[in-house]
Amino acid sequence: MKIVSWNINSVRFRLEIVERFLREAAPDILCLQETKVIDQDFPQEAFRRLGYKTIILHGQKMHHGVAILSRVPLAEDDRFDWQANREARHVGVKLANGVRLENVYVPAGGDVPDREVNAKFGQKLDFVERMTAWSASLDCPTILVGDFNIAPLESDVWNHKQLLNVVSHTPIEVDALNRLKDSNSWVDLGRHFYPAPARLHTWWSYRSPDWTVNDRGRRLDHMWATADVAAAATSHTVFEACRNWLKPSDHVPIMTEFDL
Amino acid sequence: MKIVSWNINSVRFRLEIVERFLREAAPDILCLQETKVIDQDFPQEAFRRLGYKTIILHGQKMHHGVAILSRVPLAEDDRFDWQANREARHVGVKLANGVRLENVYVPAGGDVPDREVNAKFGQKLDFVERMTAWSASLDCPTILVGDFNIAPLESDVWNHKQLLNVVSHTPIEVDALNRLKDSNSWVDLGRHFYPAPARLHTWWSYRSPDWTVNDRGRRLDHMWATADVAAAATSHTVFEACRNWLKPSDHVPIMTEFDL
DNA sequence: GGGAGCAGCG
DNA sequence: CGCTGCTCCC
Repeated sequence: MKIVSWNINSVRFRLEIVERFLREAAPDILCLQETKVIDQDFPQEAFRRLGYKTIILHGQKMHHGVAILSRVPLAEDDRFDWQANREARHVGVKLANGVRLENVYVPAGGDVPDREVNAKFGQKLDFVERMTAWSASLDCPTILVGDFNIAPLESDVWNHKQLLNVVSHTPIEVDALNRLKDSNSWVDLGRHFYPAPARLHTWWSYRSPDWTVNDRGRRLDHMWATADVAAAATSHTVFEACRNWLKPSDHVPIMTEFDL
Repeated sequence: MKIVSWNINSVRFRLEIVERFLREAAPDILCLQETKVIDQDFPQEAFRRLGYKTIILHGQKMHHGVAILSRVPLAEDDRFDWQANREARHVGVKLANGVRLENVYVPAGGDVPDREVNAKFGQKLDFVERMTAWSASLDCPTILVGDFNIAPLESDVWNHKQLLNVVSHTPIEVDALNRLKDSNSWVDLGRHFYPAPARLHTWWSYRSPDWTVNDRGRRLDHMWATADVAAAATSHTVFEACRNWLKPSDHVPIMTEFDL
């Protein structure tokens, strides 16, 4: 069972590279974030043609939006709105084997890492805190994936010291993410297979065109699993090459294979 | 000597099809309208690579904009602003043999064919009137090309009766264009080679996707020459096929070959 | 229908 | 940098 998470930064604008990725990596399930499309305009046909006939959507106009596409059966889909602000940032399903798969797009948090002067930073911290309460209450083997917009470890960013005050790597965000992680038996699958201090990045800003030269990446995308499910994980792949495809997302897909 | 006129509807967005056209039709001179780019952003390099090393520009931000690209020498370029409103609608040059080439983009004229309720319609009529005064004063063998935004003859439109009150084919516009034509020894080269009532169209609206089925075209683009130059014209071609190319302009290129 | 610029967001 | 959706224009 191969499960992928990818912040696609508009699924309509990026349709060709998603199709290419599905043909090449052939995951069973694809979790997307930042689809940026309302459900009725989601390009379902393209995915159906490639065998992904189960399509679970939680989209909205313009921003955010998540989706789960699958070629295996899914059930019990739900959509949480932890902040009750109608932002489409979560969609979850249950796999046939009873494992739940939760797909989340954590708020980016704005530019200034201070909740007094930047409401978006506060919203991000609140979001993770509410996720933490939810996580603590889970009673089911679970895989949690998505764009968490936080790079917790020193080796998750291209330069730890230079990013200590940059949103995504500030101690306050890292602490919040660690509390989320400690709220259940979560295993960070990326670091399970590539322990720190190995370099592990999933995002490179559009703003440095020579991203491959400077390699100023961050690990913003994550796949976690409760210990029971994590024990079945057999490999993890970060598809860095996708950052160089035509019209790329600034995020690359990450995939975990499970012996489920 | 092969001279082409083409309303390209953004030369930057349409660069690939212009390059393809130049490779296939290989004109000596290409007159463009609606380049939609300021001179400093004009994609000169692409044209230089194809041998069009003489590039005469009259562009502006956002709208309008004309250009003459040539692989033969040009001189004495000028830019008229008949309405003194800073709209970039004309650029002219002199060929080595002394013939002048004038490239014009006549205002479209808005939707309502009434100068009292639609100032743009008045602007269009005024523009043609001022061109007429200019035309009457010419003392040089001249080729006049461009998007005139008027289809004068019944066979210049897909349905004469249905367009009698549609801007581009109203009697008041046709009268104005006929006065322009009569102000000098102009020969309408399109009709010289394909006399009415032959169907002759150069524009098909984007709004009817099945343009090729309904064929609701109009002849808005023209090449005229004073009688002395017209006598040297040997053929005229309307490149209808370009309307089916990828990311097409709504206008197609027209070409006259001269034995000059 | 489909260009261009712009604001908003990341 | 670059995506969406808006307005303007043809």
